[in-house]
Amino acid sequence: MTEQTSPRVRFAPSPTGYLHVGGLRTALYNYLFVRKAGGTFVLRIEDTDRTRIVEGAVDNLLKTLAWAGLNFDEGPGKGGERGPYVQSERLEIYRRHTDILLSARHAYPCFCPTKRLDAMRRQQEKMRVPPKYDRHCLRLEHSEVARLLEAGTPHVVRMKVPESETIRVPDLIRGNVEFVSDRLDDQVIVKSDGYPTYHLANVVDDHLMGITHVIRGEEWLPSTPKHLLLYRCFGWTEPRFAHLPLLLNADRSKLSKRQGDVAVEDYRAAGYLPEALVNFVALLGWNPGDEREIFTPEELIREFSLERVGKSGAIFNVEKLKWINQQHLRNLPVGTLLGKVKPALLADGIDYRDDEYLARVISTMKDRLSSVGDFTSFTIYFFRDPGDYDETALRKNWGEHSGAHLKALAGRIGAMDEFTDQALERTLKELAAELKIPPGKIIHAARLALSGISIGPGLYEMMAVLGKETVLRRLGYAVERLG
RNA sequence: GGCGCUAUCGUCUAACGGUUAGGACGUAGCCCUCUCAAGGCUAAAAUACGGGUUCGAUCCCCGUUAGCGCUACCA
Repeated sequence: MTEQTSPRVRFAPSPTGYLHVGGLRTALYNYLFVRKAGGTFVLRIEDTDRTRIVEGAVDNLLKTLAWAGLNFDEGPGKGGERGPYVQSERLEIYRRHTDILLSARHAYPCFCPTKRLDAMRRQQEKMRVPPKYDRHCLRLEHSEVARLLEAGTPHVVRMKVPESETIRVPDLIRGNVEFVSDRLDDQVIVKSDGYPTYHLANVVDDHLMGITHVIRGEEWLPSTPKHLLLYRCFGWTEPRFAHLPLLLNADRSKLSKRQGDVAVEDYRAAGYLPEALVNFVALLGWNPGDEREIFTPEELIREFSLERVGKSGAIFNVEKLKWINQQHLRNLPVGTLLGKVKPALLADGIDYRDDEYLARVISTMKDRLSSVGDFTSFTIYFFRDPGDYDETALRKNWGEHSGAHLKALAGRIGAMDEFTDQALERTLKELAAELKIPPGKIIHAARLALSGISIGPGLYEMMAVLGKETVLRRLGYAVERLG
């Protein structure tokens, strides 16, 4: 076996309207593998099912991949030597290759109407035998075939699967997997509308595009022997295969819509960082062999290897994603975070005053933030006076004398020159000592008055960020409202 | 039904025949403390089952069970 010096891989999604997180992981593993090896990453659009074309899907796919940072080297909009990279633009190529198979008798036209096939399948299911095409049209006389073709009879093309052969699929992740050819159906490779099915288009394109490693989801493993057969029919050397374990719903079924968000776009909209989503998804089926869990994209490229990809499916666990996102978030410089948070605030209709103020809010809240999407609700009191006070907090932290305490506090604060958290702490503690009460009494009431809720950063820090004017206004408002 | 894949804490996983089966998320408790979705510590929590092979099996083999995938003129 000759080792490829420069591998070429591809990600070949169908344009269904959005990028599935399972697709993201497949794309990611291809990307990591080939970037580490210094090879070429090809993007190919598999749009041979005309009934499922979704407008704008390719654009959206491109955008989403770019957001995730998975840049490809050849593909739609990018060009390359082996294009076109959209299957619907390669019909002539498939036609040529179908003719090759047809004349070598590795494939044959099939004129069976759907009605007949359905009836046959129902019958086979009733008889409890594996549903398989009965080769009715393979037994047609040549003259009859010619006549039907001549008459323009609608037909498909099927591949002729050899009998009693054991087909070994060497898989980089699963080892050798063996299939008996008798179990394989005479797969349709060209539909009656003239478009190829996945099996034909995929094999032809992978070969023509010089793909060396096919890294794809496990759902393709059962059809790989058919693909191998096609490579053989054409006399082509086959690529290496790596079938990735599936991403699962919480109930362990294949990850699907209906059970939560599966579109990468959803996570993007929810405010997750692309590098966090990528980090998380990388860990679903792969690990570095030690206990590190937080990786930048560059580190992932350095560490990744197919050898450390597992075999069993993994449930997509949003809780862990949140944690990973938080880790990435806190590693971000304030300036970078500012750029991400600003549009979110604006979209929520928040006037964030100015960048300098926002930067101060970010630095005090950074370590507690789990996603950019949560930023507004999490920091709202930095931008708006609290409307209502949290009821539980009110009951717990607002006492008979709280109003008087805050009034006194406001008096002291009003007299302060230097408005820093240290000075604020001193002021508040002095007041508490004079009133002969624990500082906590004032602190809790003040927190409630200033933020309306009972969670947040340290009170002194919070006051310093809010500024004297705001603090006094809110204290006064609380005294007035709550007595 | 047939074919295939898979099987370690609830979840993601480590342990490439010898470990008190490790880590992380989540959960619970404690600590810090003015609160918390922050930080620190601790705890509960797993080798699906049955046979082999071996001095010794999470690990290798066989079977069972379970889950999933495929079984389209979808990919």
